[in-house]
Amino acid sequence: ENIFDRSGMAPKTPIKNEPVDLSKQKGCTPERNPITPVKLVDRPQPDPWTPTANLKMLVSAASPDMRDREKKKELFRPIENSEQSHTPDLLQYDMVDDCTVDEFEKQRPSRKQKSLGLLCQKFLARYPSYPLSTEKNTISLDEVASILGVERRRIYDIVNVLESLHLVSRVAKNQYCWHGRHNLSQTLKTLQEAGELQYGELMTFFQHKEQDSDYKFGERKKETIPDSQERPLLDFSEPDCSSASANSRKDKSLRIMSQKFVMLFLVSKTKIVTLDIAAKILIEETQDTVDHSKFKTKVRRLYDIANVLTSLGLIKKVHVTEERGRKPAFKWIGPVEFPGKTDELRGHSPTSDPLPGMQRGARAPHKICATRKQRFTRHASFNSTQPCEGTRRKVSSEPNSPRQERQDEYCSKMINLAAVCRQKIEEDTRNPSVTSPLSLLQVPGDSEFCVNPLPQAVFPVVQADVPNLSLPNGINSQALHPSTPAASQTENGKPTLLPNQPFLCFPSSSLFMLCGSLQENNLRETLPTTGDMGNKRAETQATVPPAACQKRSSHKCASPSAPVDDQEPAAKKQTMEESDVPLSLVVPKKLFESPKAESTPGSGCTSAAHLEAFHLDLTSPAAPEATHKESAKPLDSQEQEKWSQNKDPDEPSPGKEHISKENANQPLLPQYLYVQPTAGFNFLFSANQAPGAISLAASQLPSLSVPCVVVPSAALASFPLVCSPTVTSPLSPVPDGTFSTTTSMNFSMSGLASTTPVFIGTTAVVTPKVSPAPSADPQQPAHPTLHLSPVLASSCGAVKLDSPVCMGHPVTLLKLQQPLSTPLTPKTIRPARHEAFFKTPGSLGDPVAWKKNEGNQTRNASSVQRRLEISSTSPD
DNA sequence: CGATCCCGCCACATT
DNA sequence: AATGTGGCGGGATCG
Repeated sequence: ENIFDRSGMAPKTPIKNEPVDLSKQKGCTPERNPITPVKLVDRPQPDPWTPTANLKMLVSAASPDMRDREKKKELFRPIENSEQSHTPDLLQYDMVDDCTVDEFEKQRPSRKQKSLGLLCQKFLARYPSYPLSTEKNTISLDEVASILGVERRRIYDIVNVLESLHLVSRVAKNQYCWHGRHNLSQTLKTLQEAGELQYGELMTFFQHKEQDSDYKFGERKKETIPDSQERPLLDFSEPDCSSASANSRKDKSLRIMSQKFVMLFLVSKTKIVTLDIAAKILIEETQDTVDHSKFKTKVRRLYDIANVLTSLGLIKKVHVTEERGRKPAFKWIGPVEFPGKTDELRGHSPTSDPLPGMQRGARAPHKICATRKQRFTRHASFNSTQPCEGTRRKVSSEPNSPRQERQDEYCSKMINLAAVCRQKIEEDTRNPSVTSPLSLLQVPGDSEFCVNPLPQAVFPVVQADVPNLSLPNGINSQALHPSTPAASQTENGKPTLLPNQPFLCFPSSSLFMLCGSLQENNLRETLPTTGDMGNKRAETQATVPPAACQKRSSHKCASPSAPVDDQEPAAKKQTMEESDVPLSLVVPKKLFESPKAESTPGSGCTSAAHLEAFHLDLTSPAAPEATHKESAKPLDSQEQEKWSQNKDPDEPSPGKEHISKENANQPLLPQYLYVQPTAGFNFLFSANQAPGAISLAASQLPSLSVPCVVVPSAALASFPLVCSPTVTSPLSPVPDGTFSTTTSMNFSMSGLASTTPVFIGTTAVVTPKVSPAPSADPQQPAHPTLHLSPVLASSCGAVKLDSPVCMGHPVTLLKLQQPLSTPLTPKTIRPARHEAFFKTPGSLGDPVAWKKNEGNQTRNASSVQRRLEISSTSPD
């Protein structure tokens, strides 16, 4: 056994440490004996696993006892000690067990022995880094906890972090599925991309700051920055964590935090992140305000996360000496480059699929596991904003020294900037009814991060009032990207797409959108076509009914590994990897921040579908063109068309796939939707639109989640909706004015009437009443699939979440009750938001969550959603 | 004394 | 109501 173990274990040193530590720790204690440290070996061990496992087993075995004792504590201790010393007395019950007594000694030990890091090592030692796909590694929390001899609570700490990296996924209650590191690089890549968007500037800033002590940089920023005025908003703004926390539960904040923390490293040039900076950045609220306690708590959590990451060999503790002094920091020692890792994903994934849906939330593990598709996730955290705590607290900042303060200020400002983007949105939202609009996208594989959901707000609906953007565009754009690499692109005038990045940021707050093509590595698997999909296709697309398309996509999703897909993948991989950016979304940063997404196979698909739908709907002939222009990488029209073909769900023909491949090859074209607030509501559309696109989308989509559009009831009346099929270039973004260029669609939803908000599914357009989009697709109508996504209106009650729609459902519209009409109280506001929005299936969850936020939380909904998602996979 | 961070209470979610 | 999750922060321990 030993031999066996060693080989396996070797990698991790942990074990080794244990013994050592023990001895050390003991210092205090009894000197007596050297306890043999390791007696572990002796007994037990039933554990087949690794050698270490054995040790662990031992430990664990002991530990339980230990625990009890501890509880009794002192009483025992003495005993223990004595025992340790040598007597195996019977006295101790436990003792009897074995020599382990000695182990007890260990116990005493210092905390180190009990450290989360060590525990994590033990935990990790139990599972292979690269499990075979076939083997199913389920993890029972209770079991592990008892084995490792710790309370379950600790296991949650570990698992939550691991989950954030997709090393495990929650399958069911008390059950997690071990995926190993197969997708780690992909996950990291995704995080890096997401991080670039979210924190690129910040990190740059900080880094500079560090290096250049001068504040100039900071000042500069300041100038640019809007300043904290927004603070109020800020509170709300909190993206993920904070908001979440504030609002409702923070669910999963640890997970989110973990991802963000990792993003920081990946974005950092030096790969070194100090705890304080990380804490500041992670506190969404603007820093300024950060109160000490909050900061402290954040740091504590970071230690927890850092311990796990350290155990994973991704980071190591270091110290950074700055002007002020030495500060604790962590250095990333994990992989830095993520070449087209996507391949990996595929590779391993085929069968296993490990990561499929990570979502914890998803309760339907099975499917997930099986399918893997996941790519989307949503995250619970979507929180949107919520005032709550934040507001109250506000802040008292307390810097230590004047200097620090300054720096802090800068930092905070920087942060604020980042926040600003988000906030912008919020601002808009601010008006009560609106919320931030976020959109998310997901990226393939890991999409969790990527996506971001926006909170329910996904589509912000807006109230008429809001229209204006609160933020100045210029600011945003500048501020955000300034130094970042990514930024460079932007500067060019092009959209901000980064080559690698999937997302785009738009400056203006109010809009958003997203887009389209996603391709992604991950996607490829699933969707061959994905990538870029033709946007144009609107005309053509009609051919396939969305539903069908969707289904198809779903299928793929389900079996990513499917042979068919395979073909494409290869091709895609090649091309895609590099260039692509699969998705482009535009999101307010904030949105991104909350990266959580869960991936459920279904959801992914659905979302994609939705997107497509949007495209379709929106798309107007013109749009496509626009998109092309805008997007740096236009898709080939041909391809697009092809896509349209693909749409056919029915036809699985390889040919299509091929096509898709081709598409894949092409860079992505980002498609965006832009919505303008002005109208009173915002719409999001994907640029692509053609129906055909849809099909594509479906496949691709998976990665994307598209939301639906929501229209404010009031707005509806007039409805001038604008859709800009055209893509807005990120940078160019959308100017408000731009729409004009874009094609605008007008919907008339008379029926809907003002109060009722309408949701439109991606698919087609939507409203029944609505006049379909302009010329765009005649066909569509036919196929039209509007799906309404389920909407959730909380208050409204229109609930239709249920409908899984995505998959094949035709469109459904929902009307919401008028939530809007209701006055807004703060509380009410939220609801309103919800009401206002639609979400795509994927999004749905979020929304729900949001609702919860308010007060009640209804996770239920979320769970429901999740379920739905899952189910959706198989569309019906 | 500051850095770490264990421990477990307790709120909220889910069953 | 029971049980699962997990935020959170007091306060112990480390260095």
